[in-house]
Amino acid sequence: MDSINIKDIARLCGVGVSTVSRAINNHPDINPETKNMIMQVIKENNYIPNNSARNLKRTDSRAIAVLIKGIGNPFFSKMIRVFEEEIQKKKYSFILQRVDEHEDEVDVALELIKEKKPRGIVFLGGYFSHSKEELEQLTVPYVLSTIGMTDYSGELPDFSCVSVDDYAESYKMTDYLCKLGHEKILILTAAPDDESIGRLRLEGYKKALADNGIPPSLSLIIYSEECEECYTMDNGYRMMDRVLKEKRDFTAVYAISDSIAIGACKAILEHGKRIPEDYCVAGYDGLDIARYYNPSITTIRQPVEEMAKATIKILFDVIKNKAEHQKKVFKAELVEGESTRRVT
Amino acid sequence: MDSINIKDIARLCGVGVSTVSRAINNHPDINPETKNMIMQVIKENNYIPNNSARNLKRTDSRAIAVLIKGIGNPFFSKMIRVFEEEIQKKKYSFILQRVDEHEDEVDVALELIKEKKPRGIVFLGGYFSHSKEELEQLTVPYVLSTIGMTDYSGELPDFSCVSVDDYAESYKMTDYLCKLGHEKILILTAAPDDESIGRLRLEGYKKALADNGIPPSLSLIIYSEECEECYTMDNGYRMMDRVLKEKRDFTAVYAISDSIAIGACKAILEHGKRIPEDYCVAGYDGLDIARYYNPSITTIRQPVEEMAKATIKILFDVIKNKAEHQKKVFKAELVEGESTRRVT
DNA sequence: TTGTAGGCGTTATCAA
DNA sequence: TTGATAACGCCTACAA
Repeated sequence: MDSINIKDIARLCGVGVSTVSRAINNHPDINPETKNMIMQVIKENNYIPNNSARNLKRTDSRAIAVLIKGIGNPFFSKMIRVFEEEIQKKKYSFILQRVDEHEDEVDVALELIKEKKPRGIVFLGGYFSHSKEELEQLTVPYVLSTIGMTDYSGELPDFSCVSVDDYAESYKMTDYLCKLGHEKILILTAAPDDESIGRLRLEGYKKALADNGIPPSLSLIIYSEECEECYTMDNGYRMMDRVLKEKRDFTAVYAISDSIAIGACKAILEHGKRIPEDYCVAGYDGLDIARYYNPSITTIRQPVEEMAKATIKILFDVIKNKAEHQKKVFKAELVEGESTRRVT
Repeated sequence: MDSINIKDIARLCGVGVSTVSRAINNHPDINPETKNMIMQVIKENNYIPNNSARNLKRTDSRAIAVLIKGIGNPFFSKMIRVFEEEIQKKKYSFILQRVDEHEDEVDVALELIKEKKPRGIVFLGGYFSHSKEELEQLTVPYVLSTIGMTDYSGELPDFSCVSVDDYAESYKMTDYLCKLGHEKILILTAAPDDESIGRLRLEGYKKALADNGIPPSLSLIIYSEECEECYTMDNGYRMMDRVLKEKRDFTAVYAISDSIAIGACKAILEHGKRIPEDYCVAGYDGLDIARYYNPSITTIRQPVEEMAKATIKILFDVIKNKAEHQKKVFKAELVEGESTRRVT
């Protein structure tokens, strides 16, 4: 890299490097004229400061890092937008870091902390179950946002989280279907070994059935065969198609994500059945597509925007020592679509 | 940051820092026993090398950077997955960098080059119209992947690109609708000042109409009112709703993206009309949802996976001096869905 | 208001 | 196979 650096600029301007540095970083104690002159030269020479060198030296980064596992999840798209807005409002910069499905998010965070020295971290997506010891290495305040996690109720590590109560909301949806008169409710859920939201939503479903006096039926619990891509339309289609070929008996389908629900709808329709007349379908998440699908899908709408805002607010409160870490649970809304109806 | 560094490790191991460095970086000339011992100590002390320092010093990064404008575009999700796979196969690491809608992707690239020294860059999304001068600063080989761009045919800068011919494919779809007997084809397109794929697809539409002897009608060209989020379902819904309230005369709707098409479908259905009996609808992109929607949407399926693979292949060919830069244009496939039909 | 010099944590060079 | 040391490009005391 024979590229231009701060020293070159200093030489070109006939000033010291620190003066150039001051110009770049909007330091107060610098002569405006000098500054303008320097900025001019910088522009003319297309000088770009090296971030690695800056990060290396700096202690103060004024940045928030968002680590996201499962980019491409449409549910996160909106959150990211809000994160960016809110973070910009605070005059912080926004570092978005993708975490691979097989990667350990805490490892990634640890690396990032050293590299970029963010003031705070948001974990989005994935499942959070790390040893207290591992978590203690996270020297930067962090918030878990809409993320499944193990129960740290024993001695809880020091972090915040923002989420909905997947168990309760899933209960709500199942209960809603029961109250509509459904007694044979099929659930399309994650893989059997899922320990995250998949399990929570399944448990909520079971409890609601029990409370409505409906005996559980193993043949109505459809587990995903794969772990990786289990919340997709493709997977929903495959699961539903399989079920329909087996001619099981049910009147409603509850899919633990809207994407799964849509795949399921298509399978039902392709089998020549109608929704909601032959089968009712319900989803979970409240994606835009749930509203735009035909029929629109009854779903649990998570208050994405408020959750994202709360995430950032809490994080900044902690950063600025305005408040302690907190666990915030949002209420989701059951949105009735055209995909469900009362049965006798 | 009173965190542990390479010197501490060296001291703890009773070796020099360079030996530790060799251990970390899998250098060949190091005693395996020494190496094991060092790695052991590193693990025990949770030592994580500082990437900023590494990047600062290193010349050889073995990384490919993908710059993406419009993360959250479902069309890109698949591409990213393929990029990651292909890049990993080559034992390179994968840097995903988001570019804000208002940011200049070349500026971001320039900064990234200094910071991380990637061996190659992929630009994904957005619109590419930069001065030759600006482009020349890009000292790293790059590929434009599915990205709209100005015509550099004069003196073309030295880069590759991979895309479909938006003009031709749009022509194909419009021509298809014409051949089905449609003469009044409404197009839902981008904002009037769009210079990117929006314009190309519109031009393809116009040409196809002309070639089919259909006089152009301004009242059938519906421009998006906003630029930002114009390829969304929301926008499609709004545009179509507006049109339907105005009771214009048409038999088919061609939306320049599947998302717009879906929003449009919903609006049509909510107005009590049927698809394809009352209005036919066609989209563009070939998203999964086009297949899963009800009715499934006739669309132009871009060969996402092949395009992504080609992008990486070309990039590596250039990096390894195996080949010159090239412009590769893929053929897209018109997928017939249930949303269109022949009219008399 | 400005310049000089030292150090951030690492890798590369060179000598041992 | 190792170790000392000089960069990498920048920021920040401290001195001027």
